[in-house]
Amino acid sequence: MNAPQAAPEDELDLMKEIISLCKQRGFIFQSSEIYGGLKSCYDYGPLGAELKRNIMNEWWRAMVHEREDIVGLDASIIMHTNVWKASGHLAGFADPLVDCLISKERFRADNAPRPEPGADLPIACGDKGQAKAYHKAITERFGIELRRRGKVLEGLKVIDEETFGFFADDSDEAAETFPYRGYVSPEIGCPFLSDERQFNLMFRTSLGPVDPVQRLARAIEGKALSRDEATAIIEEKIGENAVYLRPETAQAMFVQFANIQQALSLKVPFGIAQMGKSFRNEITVEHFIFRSCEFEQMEMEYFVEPGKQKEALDFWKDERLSWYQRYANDPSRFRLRQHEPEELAHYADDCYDIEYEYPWGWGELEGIASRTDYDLKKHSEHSGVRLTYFDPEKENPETGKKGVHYTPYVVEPAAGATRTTLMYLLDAFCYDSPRPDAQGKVKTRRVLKLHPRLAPYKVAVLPLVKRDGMPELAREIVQQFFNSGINAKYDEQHQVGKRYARHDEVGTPYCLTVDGESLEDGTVTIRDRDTTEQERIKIDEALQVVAGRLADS
RNA sequence: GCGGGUGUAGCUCAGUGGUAGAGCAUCACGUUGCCAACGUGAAUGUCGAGGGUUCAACUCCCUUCACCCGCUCCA
Repeated sequence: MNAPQAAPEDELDLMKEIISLCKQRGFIFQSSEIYGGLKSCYDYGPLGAELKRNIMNEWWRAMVHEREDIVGLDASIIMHTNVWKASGHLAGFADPLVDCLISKERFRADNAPRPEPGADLPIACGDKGQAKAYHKAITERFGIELRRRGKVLEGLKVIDEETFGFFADDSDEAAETFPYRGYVSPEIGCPFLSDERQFNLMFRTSLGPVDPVQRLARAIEGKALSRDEATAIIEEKIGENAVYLRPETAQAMFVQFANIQQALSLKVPFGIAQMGKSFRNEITVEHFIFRSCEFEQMEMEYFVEPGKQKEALDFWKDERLSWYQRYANDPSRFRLRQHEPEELAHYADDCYDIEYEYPWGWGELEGIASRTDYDLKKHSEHSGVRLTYFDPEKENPETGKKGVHYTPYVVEPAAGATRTTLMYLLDAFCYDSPRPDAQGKVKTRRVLKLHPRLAPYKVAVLPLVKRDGMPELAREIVQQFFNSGINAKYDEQHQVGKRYARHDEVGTPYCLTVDGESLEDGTVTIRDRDTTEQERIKIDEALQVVAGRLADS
């Protein structure tokens, strides 16, 4: 008897398995692979396109079709640049980032500790070995010998706002001075830092047929410019027709709030939902499709009367959590996490994350934020257009009469469709318990236990052998499924056992097999992916049986 | 961006300074006909890319691209 194929030892192997399966079976390929690939970009192959689409369709069904109070939107990815000025993305997403020259740590300058003039600047290393290495690095690079006391390096002190210095023992005179940036690296408290670099997380491009580089070249031609002067001119010229790819889908729903509310005569509370691509120049991309620069979102803005946001937030956090669990095999890998007050974005008064326990730990799937009236007010200010709701029933506190204008508060469940796709792949992937096959060998079955509604193919129709009229009958059956809008797959390659195995691996929940008996009495077998059990049903009823099981699942 | 690892057939991986290997997958023929079957035969490679050292580089050196694992980003 052969030893069973080893199942993944740990969770990190699971990611490798998933990535490998995705490529092998046509779920997800690296973008531009034949050219060496492109960082963080991925293409969804035939199966992946189906899976992602099914997930997004289920979201749309739950959020838009099945609710009277929510409507859909499909907005342009490129929007007026003022949208991003109003939303704060142009300023807020341009974080000044700095690298510590000694520890190589990268951090945001605006969050770093700021020792005042007169303060000592001890460099606190992780351990003695590190202290030794950093000590050496500083000596080599800056020509000063700091005092090493355990894992702390001493001798530096802030002199004034713009200078720090090295002070030898018992000396009030600085032996050496350096320009001070006003802050130190958070991890070790080091003042030796790289230049601040602006990381604009938005993708900038230009709208219009004239290449901005030409105008730019003309503007700086023949001029001797300092770096700051050149930057200012370039910013101005590029800015003239600069546009941005949206970093989130949400803003269009605020910007079109009034149009949609009026066109559909919507009464608060109501929601606007949108799915689509968003783009962010992430500092680091990681974990396959988990964090990528181009990604897909499913967002909904729910507008409520001021004061009722808490109630709405409570509703949506539970509703959204249960939506994820509905399609998952292991509901225990999800959790809700409320943000700490200091963690909240400036526009939010409360926020929950729905997190999933990925192989590398808990990570976010969706954020459900109570965004107050921040966005509508900001867009109203910047555009000069009133973005309020008139409630004819509510009493105006000033006049005492019925009818009042107010700016609604917003609760926003914002989900990552790309991440959700990865999450359901992880949730579905498993090795079935080993069992002996017909030859007595022990085989471990690799199965994607995808929820039937998410599975790329709902049913595979297989002729047992490629003759005696079985292929023809099988094709007729497939056609019936197509006519009913159920994605079926005809498959006649290889021996039937191999076809079962391949369909298990891509998550096809049911296989219908046409055999000799089918031709005699009009029956086929239906095989269940998870149990591998088969039962015989009438061909005439096959469509109903499958449709019924899909509806019940 | 920094550190660590990886890159060889469609896939999973061996490999050595001297003519590129295995298993699986693929194709053909035969036997078979319900869970990755067996036999026989065939095809398959810019050894991630670009330079350098060498009589000779998949192997050693440099550069670069991509992926994976850690630091920061919150869909």
